[in-house]
Amino acid sequence: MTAAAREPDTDDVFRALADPRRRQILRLVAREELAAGEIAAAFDVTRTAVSQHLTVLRSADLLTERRDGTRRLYRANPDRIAALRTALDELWASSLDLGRRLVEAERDAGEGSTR
Amino acid sequence: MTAAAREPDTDDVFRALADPRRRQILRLVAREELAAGEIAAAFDVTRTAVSQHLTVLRSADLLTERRDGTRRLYRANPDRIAALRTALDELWASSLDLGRRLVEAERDAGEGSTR
DNA sequence: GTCTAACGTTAGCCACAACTGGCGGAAGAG
DNA sequence: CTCTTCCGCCAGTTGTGGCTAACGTTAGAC
Repeated sequence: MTAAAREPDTDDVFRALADPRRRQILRLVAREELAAGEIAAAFDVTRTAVSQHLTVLRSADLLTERRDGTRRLYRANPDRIAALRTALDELWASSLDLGRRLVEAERDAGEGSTR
Repeated sequence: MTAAAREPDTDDVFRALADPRRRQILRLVAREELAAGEIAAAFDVTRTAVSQHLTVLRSADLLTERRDGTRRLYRANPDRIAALRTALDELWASSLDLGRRLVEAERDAGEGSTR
């Protein structure tokens, strides 16, 4: 059975961050709001491509959008990064305390794990 | 060929973690070594597919491989996760701790922002 | 009203990533 | 030696993500 733990939130964030361009965009708007056009100007791909990246980032809730006339200002949402760090810890949840894990490794003889 | 001519950079790690299946694999071997076959048994894809996932994870240095006869035992490499957290911090370098960032946001008028 | 600027959206193309199936090599059992 | 198990590698197919180009929409200037 592959019901698999559903984690759309985490998955979206991971996938969004998997692209180098998107990470760069995120860096651009980490500290200041930038308009879509300004962001696009930082790359040599078309404005459309950047717009799609922005959509992906926004879907993952990594960006906040603010409209100012015809312009749309974007800014990174740090809360999401914090959430991602939590997700990383959860990924490692089975052995959160690393020190203990290493000790366990030394004497990995006894294990009562169910799978 | 020089040993380890390939140093897994941030991109590799992000891309490797972008796939839900790979994350699940990582969780499986977080605390105990598992053979490739055992890992494959946990999914309903073919053994080959899992083997390829393992290769990707190993390329990102997220796994360590140990051979025992015909079997190959895999285990997660926690150091890489730690490195990833560092990368996240760098991504967020301009506003590392949330508390301070929020305060900053409150008074972001102090910045050169003209709005 | 018209015109322009700044965006997002859609359709289609192309490259890559994930999958399946078949093959071959290495280690242990007989 | 043969036979089996365990596993990675290769070839081929399918699905998906990122790209461009053309179009639609909104807001402001005239």
